[in-house]
Amino acid sequence: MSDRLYQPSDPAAAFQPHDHRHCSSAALDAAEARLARQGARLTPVRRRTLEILLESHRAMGAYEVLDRLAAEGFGRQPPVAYRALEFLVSHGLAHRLQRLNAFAACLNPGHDHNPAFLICRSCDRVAEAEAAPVRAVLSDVAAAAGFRVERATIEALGLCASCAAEGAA
Amino acid sequence: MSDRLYQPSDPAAAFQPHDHRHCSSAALDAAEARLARQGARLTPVRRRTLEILLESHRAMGAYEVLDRLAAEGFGRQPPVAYRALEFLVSHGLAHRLQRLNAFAACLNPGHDHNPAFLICRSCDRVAEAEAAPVRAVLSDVAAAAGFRVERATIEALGLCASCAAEGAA
DNA sequence: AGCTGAACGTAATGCTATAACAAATCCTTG
DNA sequence: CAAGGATTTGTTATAGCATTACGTTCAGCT
Ligand SMILES: [Zn+2]
Ligand SMILES: [Zn+2]
Ligand SMILES: [Zn+2]
Ligand SMILES: [Zn+2]
Repeated sequence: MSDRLYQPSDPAAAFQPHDHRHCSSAALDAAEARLARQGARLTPVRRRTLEILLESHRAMGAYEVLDRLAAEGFGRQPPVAYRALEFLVSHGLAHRLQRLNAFAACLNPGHDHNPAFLICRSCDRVAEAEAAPVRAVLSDVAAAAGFRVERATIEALGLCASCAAEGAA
Repeated sequence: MSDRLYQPSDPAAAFQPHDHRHCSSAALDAAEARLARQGARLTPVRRRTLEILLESHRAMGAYEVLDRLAAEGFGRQPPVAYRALEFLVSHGLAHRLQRLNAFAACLNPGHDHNPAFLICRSCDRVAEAEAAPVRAVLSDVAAAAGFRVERATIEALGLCASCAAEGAA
């Protein structure tokens, strides 16, 4: 197992112009590789759901995904979307954003992680940031109160560099 | 204005046996004082809503609060609860927990703050922890990606000291 | 008393999520 | 290949969370 130090391709990429075709196909490839290792199946609905999430760096609501799936011939009932999304999340291929009640594709699915999320309030794009140092401090603060942290939600709302440069308030 | 350094009474109190009567009446007093300063009105529905939240250290869903209010002669439609809760939150007397879609009374309403929340998965109690150091690290991590954090949600799920001592898994 | 804006109440609706069950599909194993 | 079991997909129905719209009441002021 060569699980080397986590090296995100570029946490800020989501906010900058980039070769998104490459960006998303790399994520899809990594996802397939990961599922192969896990012995889980990337069925058509699941694959399509992941592709839909990967089209943008935004988070999408389950019903938004569902509309897309239904339009493409898949089932049109909520569980169709929720099941696919739940599968992706539980296999580390997507993340759920609590603040938004929405889902975003994971851009580093090869690595097991619970990132901190950076959500731009102007362009709605979402990026993943290294959460380890944040979690460490949080665990310390909690430990001072005798509390043992098992999972933590860390989601930041603010302004990305591109939007700030464009003079968004 | 003697807004001295923030000195939480005891962040872990929520998880420990304590004089809750004093605990909640102090919070209510502080809330009244704060609203007086702000020139906002603590009407009967609002006051009762705060009292209901203060009865326990758990977070309550809006409909749970609404049931209580309705049973006591207030309106029985969702906006009644949502408006009161929204008022409390926006005036710093209660917090909203994103993970739980629920609300909890603030225990230090005298001080303007966005705490980190510690949510015990065993007893469901919620405590507020000092978030400043956590936010500082988060801001740094975000800044490295060119992102400016404006607001952050920090919610930890885990096990409180009391539950851990009782041998909860 | 009369005006005005805040607060309250209700009806209606929309959005998010899950439970329960039936049909189809995959996968193993004899 | 056939039989059987587990997984996946689909549907119906329902639960849970939240807001819009609109009319009425009430505190505070002139
Ligand atoms: Zn991209
Ligand atoms: Zn942006
Ligand atoms: Zn207490
Ligand atoms: Zn506990």
